[in-house]
Amino acid sequence: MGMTQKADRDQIRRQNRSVVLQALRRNGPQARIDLGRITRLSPATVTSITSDLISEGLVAGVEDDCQREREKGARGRPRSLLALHGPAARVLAVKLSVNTIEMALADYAGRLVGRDVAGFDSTSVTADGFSEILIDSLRAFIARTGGVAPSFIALASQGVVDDSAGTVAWSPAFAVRHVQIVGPLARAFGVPCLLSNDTNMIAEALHRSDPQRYGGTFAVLFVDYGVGMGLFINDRLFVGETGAAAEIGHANHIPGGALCRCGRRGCLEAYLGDYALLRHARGLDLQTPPACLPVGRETIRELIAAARAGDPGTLEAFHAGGTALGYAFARVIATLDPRRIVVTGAAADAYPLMEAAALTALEEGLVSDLRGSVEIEAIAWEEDLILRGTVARALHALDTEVFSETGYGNQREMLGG
Amino acid sequence: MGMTQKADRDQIRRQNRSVVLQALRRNGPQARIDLGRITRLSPATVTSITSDLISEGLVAGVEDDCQREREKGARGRPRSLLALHGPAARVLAVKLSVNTIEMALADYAGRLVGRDVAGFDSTSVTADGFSEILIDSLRAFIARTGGVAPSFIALASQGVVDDSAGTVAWSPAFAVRHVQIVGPLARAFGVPCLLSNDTNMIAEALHRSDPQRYGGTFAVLFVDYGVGMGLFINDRLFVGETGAAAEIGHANHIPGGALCRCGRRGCLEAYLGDYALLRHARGLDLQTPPACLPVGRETIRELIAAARAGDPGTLEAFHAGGTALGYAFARVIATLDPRRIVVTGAAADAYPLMEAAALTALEEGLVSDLRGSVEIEAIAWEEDLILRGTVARALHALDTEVFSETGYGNQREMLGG
DNA sequence: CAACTTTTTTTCGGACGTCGAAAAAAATAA
DNA sequence: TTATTTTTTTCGACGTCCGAAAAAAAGTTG
Repeated sequence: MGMTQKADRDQIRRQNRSVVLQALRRNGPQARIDLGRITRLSPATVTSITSDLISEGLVAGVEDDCQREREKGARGRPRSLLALHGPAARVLAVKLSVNTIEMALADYAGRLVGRDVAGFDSTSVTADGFSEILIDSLRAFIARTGGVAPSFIALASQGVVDDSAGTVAWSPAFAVRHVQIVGPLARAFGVPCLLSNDTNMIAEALHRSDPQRYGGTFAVLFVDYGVGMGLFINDRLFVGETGAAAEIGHANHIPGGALCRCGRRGCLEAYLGDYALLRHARGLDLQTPPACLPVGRETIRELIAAARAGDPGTLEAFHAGGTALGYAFARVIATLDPRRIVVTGAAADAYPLMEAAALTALEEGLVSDLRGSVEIEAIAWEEDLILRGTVARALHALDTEVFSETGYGNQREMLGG
Repeated sequence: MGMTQKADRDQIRRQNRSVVLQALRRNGPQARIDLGRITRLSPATVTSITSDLISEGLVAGVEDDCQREREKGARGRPRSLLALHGPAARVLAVKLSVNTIEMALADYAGRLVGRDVAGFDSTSVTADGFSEILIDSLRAFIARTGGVAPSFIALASQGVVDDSAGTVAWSPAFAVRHVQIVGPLARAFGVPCLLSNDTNMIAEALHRSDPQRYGGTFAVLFVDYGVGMGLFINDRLFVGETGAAAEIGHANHIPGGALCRCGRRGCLEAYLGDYALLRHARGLDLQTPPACLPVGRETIRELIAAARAGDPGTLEAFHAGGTALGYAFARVIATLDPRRIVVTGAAADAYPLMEAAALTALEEGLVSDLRGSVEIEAIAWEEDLILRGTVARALHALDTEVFSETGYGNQREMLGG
């Protein structure tokens, strides 16, 4: 607690195994000599570690491209490429949202083995009962994709997640609170199980896709039907003490301001959520209850179209949303001094409509000396980003926590190596 | 970048040396057997490491209390206590504020060797010129306290610090910006040099005083003439990408709100700073320029006295300040989900006057599900906390970064062992 | 086509750090 | 003086990394 832990011999090997696995995951198939350059381990050590990993079935040689890649006239012994061995393990990634369980299965090499969607009734499930529905859906999905048991399960859910309890504390996906997830799943499948906020998984996906650009300390603002935030701090996903960090949607923007879905006044979401934009666009009072507004999947797209067509009320709504967004930038920067802020989500396509107001608000909300050299960037929203991030996180957990453990040899057959 | 680093043998020894040094620093003089229990290292390893440290002059045996401590009737070979050896090194801690350079010198065992205050003219120093004044003051101070050169210098400054540049970007302590500190000092004294925000050093002091209580992720809100924040994330001081994290004083509280010293409207400080409280207590308009208000060292104390005497305007000012504080709590909790928030500073004595408003605001500003199990605590302000934290940080840096390096034997004489 | 060059991979021996077990040391108790 | 207890040190074993040398696997050259 607080003090650095002691180190011992085993730890060295664990860490270096993990470093080699991560190097292969990040850079694709590599020759041993290049693994040495990437990891700064000596060639001798690379040979030692990779021969362990090969005999454990986690890594395998690639015969395929060996000669094709070779430049003409290259002399010397040709490099033999090593790659993560797909069949070594499978990971199951799950995304929970309203009425929907989205599932993806990937092998250890990161190839997608299958994906599917199951439905459930968000309004009727109970806190204890949902896990059975979930387990059944996952079992059926696994059976359909070959019946190979996963080695790791990672889940992403809308709403507020309680890390230590392994529950969804509060979410639009469930009418009830404290929905049990991790415990029942880990028992049912007998494998490690990780539950996260969905927006965090966007940050994870970005980080894995380009660790240089999306690294250090950066924030993702997810502007969609609601507003979420994903946070990387010092190159690691940050979830806070209970897993509820980065819940900026219901952080206050203006004390006593617009009425929010959560019943409070002035939340950021009450200016940026789908219902908030619609409410403003229609010229309704800011205290109009969100439940009175007809929002759906199409809402945001329709609003963007209306604004592009020049509808003044809708433009004004995006302007107000942009102002709220800009103050959110200012507060995040003042608190965390990040390297980058990424805006995405269904409403990210509308960022050009909000940008001017957002930058003005940022200037009004933060002394310029504090703005550091932060870059603000809107990226087009892809629905798959969340599930991709969840897969990436599961694979990373295998690399660093499961397969870093030395002596995985016996389990090879079980996993289908 | 992003990927975990490789580990090797040297690193093990470095880490374990550092773990032993930290165990001695945190728990005071210890026998080898107890060091083994604390660090989870084997007795054999403890002997090996401590004998190195002793021969390098970093640790020394304590003959003194050996027998006094012994319980009557205790059998067996008596434990021989080891302690950090004071003369092994000295650290210099410096606090920069308006017109004032506060200095403290401590030995490696953490004992205060001397302290002093020097003055300078905040309004007239230049960005490049201040370092000379600083170096002269420090040289004179070192000469007065025995002339032993320090092994490490840590500085804390009011305002915004730029970590990578080693400058004070912007501060009430200087009329100019980007005041050079680290570079000139490191060159002049030839030792490592660390510059921090002063509020961060409060967090550091609390963490070192009780790592259990002030650990994990926690925030310190420093309410004084202005408002600052210090942040610990995952047991480590967090300063952001450029060192400007946790600058909550000029984060926006209410868009377009009260006029702040920085020229913007609605900053948290414009409701909680000394001038803000005074402005409100006197019933002045919120747009009254802060420069028009006669604030000084006594202001806060006088306001507290007036409020305790029942002055309605002053009570109302603290109420408004409390509301701003409560919204600040809400925003920090929503962003970081900390274990604890500590309120301190000259205005901390007034926390009872603000608490009711703060808790109401917290409730209005944050869904209860997000409140987690955060504890909010006001602690009485001690002026020395900042300098104590700066000393602690310097010593910790020696333990983990300088003396963890194996083979310090040759330098012993230089350092005065 | 055999000898040489180049590059990658493996093997070997040395160094070093941790650990468990045994020995040594330093006290009290009998 | 001898036994007991507790702490500290010593010793040998084991594991890991590394540098150097050897082996392997190609292309190049005469």
